[in-house]
Amino acid sequence: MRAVEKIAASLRDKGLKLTPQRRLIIEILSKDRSHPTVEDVYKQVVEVMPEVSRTTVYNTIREMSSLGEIVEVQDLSDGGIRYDTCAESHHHFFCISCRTLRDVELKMPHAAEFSDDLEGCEIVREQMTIYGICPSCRDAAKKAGKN
Amino acid sequence: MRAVEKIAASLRDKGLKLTPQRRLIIEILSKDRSHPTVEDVYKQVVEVMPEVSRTTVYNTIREMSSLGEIVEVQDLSDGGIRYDTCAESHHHFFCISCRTLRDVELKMPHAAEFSDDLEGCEIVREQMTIYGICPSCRDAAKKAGKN
DNA sequence: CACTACGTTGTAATCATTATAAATATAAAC
DNA sequence: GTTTATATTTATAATGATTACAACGTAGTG
Repeated sequence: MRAVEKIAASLRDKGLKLTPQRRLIIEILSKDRSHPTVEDVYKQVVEVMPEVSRTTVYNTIREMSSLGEIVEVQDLSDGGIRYDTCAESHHHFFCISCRTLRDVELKMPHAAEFSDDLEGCEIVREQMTIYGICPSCRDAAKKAGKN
Repeated sequence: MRAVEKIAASLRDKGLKLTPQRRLIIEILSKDRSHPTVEDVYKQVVEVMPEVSRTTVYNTIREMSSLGEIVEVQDLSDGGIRYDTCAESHHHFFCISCRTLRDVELKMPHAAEFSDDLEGCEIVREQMTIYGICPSCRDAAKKAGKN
């Protein structure tokens, strides 16, 4: 539960309080590697604390997002913004067929090395999203194509 | 107006019709490099053809998107999904302070060269989004920080 | 001129998100 | 351990983006 402590400390730094609701939301977010929407998180929250409101989940996630503790990931326009704890920087592969998003580890040099357009910019984060067809969808398409 | 012709051809291939409304929407989208939302496009459309409905703009953009002629770009959670004609592949810089998105040219090797996680995937597109603070916001912050 | 298929329009419905205001819980000071 | 000031939660209502739907329009075919 390292991540939770880190985020809790960050909250305190800003004079914000660590309530049971927030603690739970943070725990869920840092365990869930599936890039959940707010609604996904809410569903998990109410399993443990049924009386928590959606608003609290929205507020908490928004606050942590503005604190930089979690990040929004590419919206796939399937119901809501998705979030990701950014503990370790990583990138994403999105299958345009089954519409799933999965993590990809890329040992890649920094973008600034490949561009003059970033002169004078302070770079905080780099996020690559690779779009394509995952192996299982590809196999399915191949099979279907044999008709 | 090369892009318009290309998209028009793509429509015909699928048995879809090139109506005046669609032509206009395509023209506007391929000229506008500001990653407009549907609403942005709609506003430009009605300046030329005031009777066009939002629904048509939504439908057309959705169709072109599923045709792969335009792509959604990273949602900044400021009102709506943003679109981009993908004529030339390019990447984005997003200023987390002024919340603007601008194009960046990156002469970068393909992601697949840096990862084993993409084994068996058919890659269609790679989209890098760089988050940070643009030069003008940075200067503004520096000035403000002198107090 | 009908027939057919696709497009468009306007309206209503849906879904995600944010605003508001009253009630409550928290951390720190006493 | 109260008290106090402030932050937080809650429920509800409002907003904004997007989609569903049904009626009307258009173009091409026989």
